[in-house]
Order: sequence, then C-alpha cells, then structure tokens
Amino acid sequence: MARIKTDINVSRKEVIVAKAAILFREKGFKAASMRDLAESVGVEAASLYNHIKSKTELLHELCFGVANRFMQKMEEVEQEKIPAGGKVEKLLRFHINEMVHHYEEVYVSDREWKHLSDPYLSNFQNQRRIYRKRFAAIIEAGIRAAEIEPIDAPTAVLIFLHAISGIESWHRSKQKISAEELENNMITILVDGLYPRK
Amino acid sequence: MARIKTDINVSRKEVIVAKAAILFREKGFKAASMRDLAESVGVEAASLYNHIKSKTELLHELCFGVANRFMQKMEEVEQEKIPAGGKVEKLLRFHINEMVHHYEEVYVSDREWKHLSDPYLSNFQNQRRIYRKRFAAIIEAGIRAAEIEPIDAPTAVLIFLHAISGIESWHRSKQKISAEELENNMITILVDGLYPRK
DNA sequence: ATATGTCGCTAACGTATGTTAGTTTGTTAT
DNA sequence: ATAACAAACTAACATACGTTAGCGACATAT
Repeated sequence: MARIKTDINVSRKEVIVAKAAILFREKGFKAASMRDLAESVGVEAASLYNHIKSKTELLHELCFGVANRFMQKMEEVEQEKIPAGGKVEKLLRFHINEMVHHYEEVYVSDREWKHLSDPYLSNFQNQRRIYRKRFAAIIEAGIRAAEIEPIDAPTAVLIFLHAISGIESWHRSKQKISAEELENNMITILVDGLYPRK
Repeated sequence: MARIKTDINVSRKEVIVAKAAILFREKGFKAASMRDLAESVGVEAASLYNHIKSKTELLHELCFGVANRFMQKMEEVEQEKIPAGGKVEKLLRFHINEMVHHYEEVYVSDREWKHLSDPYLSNFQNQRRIYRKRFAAIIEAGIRAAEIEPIDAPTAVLIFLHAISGIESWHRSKQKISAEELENNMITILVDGLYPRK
C-alpha cells in the first residue's frame, strides 16, 4: 500500500490538485479520467475520494485559485500611483510570469472553466468579466491622459490576455528562448504599440 | 421520420459537420456526445452513421478544412511582390476574417485538435508548425530589410495568432463593436508595434 | 406500379466513467 | 502494547458513451 508522498506543509489534497492540473492540461478536463489521475498520483482511483469531494472540485480549486491571484494583483496595481502605461506593463508582466511559472494551473483555468457547473460557472464568468473591465478602465484612463494611443480598450485587453495565453506554444517548443527574453519580447511587441508616435 | 433537410448542393454530411462545429465549440469535443449532435440535427444518434464514419471523422473534417484554407492563403501571400509588412497585414486580416465569419470551425480547429488521433494528430501538428515557421520567415525577411523592428519573430507570430483567437470573447460579448471596427483596431494594435520608430 | 437504393428508426452491445460502501493496512498518541 | 484515526484497498454500482445490426419507411427511376 503506497501512501501519497507529501513534504511537510503540503497536504495530500494539494498533491492531488497539482497532479490534476498537469493531467487536465494535457488531456483536457473531460478526457482526463479519475483513474488516470489516480495512476499519476500512485494510488487507486477510489482512494482519491478520501481527500477530495469530486472531480469537479479539482477544477474549482484550480480555476478559483488562479482567478483569485489575478484579482489580488489587479487590486494591488490599481492602487499604485504610477502612469497607466506602467500599470498595464506591470499587469502584463504578472500575466507572463504566471503563465511561465504556474503554467498548468493557469492554462487549465483559462481553457477548461467551461466545465465548471453553476453556481461556480457564473461566478467565474463574472470575475473574468469584471477583471477585464478593470483592465480596460486602466487603459482608458491612460488614453484620457493622452498618455496612451487612442485605441479601443476592450479590444486591447482581449488581445493582451490572449496573446499571453499563447505562451503555451512557447512551453511546448524545442528551441526555447529564455523566460526573461520571452517576457521582454512580449512587452516590446505588445506595449510599444500603445504609446503615441512621437 | 424526419429527414435531414438539405439545400441543393449541401450534402447531409455537410449539415452534420456544420452542426458538429457548433456543438464542439460550445461543449468541447469530448463533452459533446453523438446523442447531443443527433438532437441538434433532428435525428436519432444511430442515424448519423449513415453519413459519417465516426465522431473523430467529424473532427478531422473540421481541423483539416480550416488548416488547408490557411495553408492556401499562406502560399498566395508568399508569392505576392509586396513588402513584408504588407504580407503580415494580409495574413492577419485573413485570420481575423476567418475567425469572424467561420467562428465555430476555426475555434474548434484551434482548441480541440488535441483529440485527433494519429496519424492525423502528428500530421496536423506538423502543418501547424510549418505554418508558423513560414509566418516567422516573412517577419524575419522584413527585419533583414530594415522594414520591420528587430523583434523575436517566433514570439511575434505566437502573439499574433493567439491574439486573434481572442476574438472568441468578442463573439460572446454583448455590446459588440462592428466586425470592421474590430479588424481595424486589431491591426492598429498589433501591426503598429511592428514598424520602427521614426 | 414496381424495384432499388437511401435514410431513419429501435434495440442493444461493450466499454469507460465518476462515485460509494465496506474493509484492511499503516501511523500516531497514550 | 493498544486504541484511535487516517488513508489505502477491493468490489461494485449506475450511468453515459460510441457504435453496430437489422428492419421499416420514404424517394427516385424505370
């Protein structure tokens, strides 16, 4: 009988959630079975239920874990007393970093939230919409201050967020450039288009 | 006994594929059942098999249909005698248009190709990789001609393609701007960052 | 009107899935 | 050493899925 190995301060549930993230990312939530997950944890499928309530709970855990981190960063950035462009850049760098260093969770949260069920589903969608509104508001403030080129802010947000989710491809690619290079390249391409031509 | 309605020149199979695209887009390939599809077509599940070989065939059809259209456009654009920046813009506009007007198919091809099975899977991945290489090559040619800002071309391609796939959110949004507005906004944001500061 | 092929139906199959019940093993505290 | 708890196991369940077989109904061509 092989127990789930845990380091100190890491519950068995957290181990399961982490493995679930990897599995959900590579197979998709629906295609990943609890028996797959059990195998990757090193245990029988039924044993998982000593630690979790359901498969969907794993998805909740992942989606809201990620969503909350982003919301918290948003609050932090909003309150800084810096120009809008700086705020945008800070948010983008945070997104990129999250995508690079917490790839699986962020990816799953981004692509598999559809399989949440109400009330979690509407809750998640709401948070997402609000986040984007607040992001757009920052850009619009920058435009009003003539500090940012007058573009359609919601479209810009949409482009930014999805552009960053493209790091998925970077993760899979063989001849990777470094994470810092990636970050700076992305910022150059995305942000430089923001500022007015002098 | 309700037959599948077809216009002239539209086979019953094509009707099924089109409905499958809608269904796969909203539920995901794995979560969409043949019984769901049958209902949306207005027929019993078993009847579908008079027209198609398998569920996976539907995915093939969708993925390669889209991939071939993009490949064809790439060939066309590559052979034009215009500056690299113009080529990039043409490709981007094509992407945006495809996403706007063939939303379901493009979306499914983009997000559900993982569920293809070999040899189709590797085939599709190959095509995708090649497409991106050729896109990057255009950008690199522009950089060598000092016509485009020196950026990391593969990163730029990755950003472009994923940014455009974000139109998904536009499709879902309530207060839509028009398709042309969307297209021009995207081009402004994405392309203007490309050219060197004068 | 009859023959032929197309298309849809009902019924069912085998398999995979999420989950529960009940039991046994291992760990920890007294 | 023993009691008590946590965590693993085996077995099984109900359900949902993709797909096949076989039959009846409709459309079309002669």
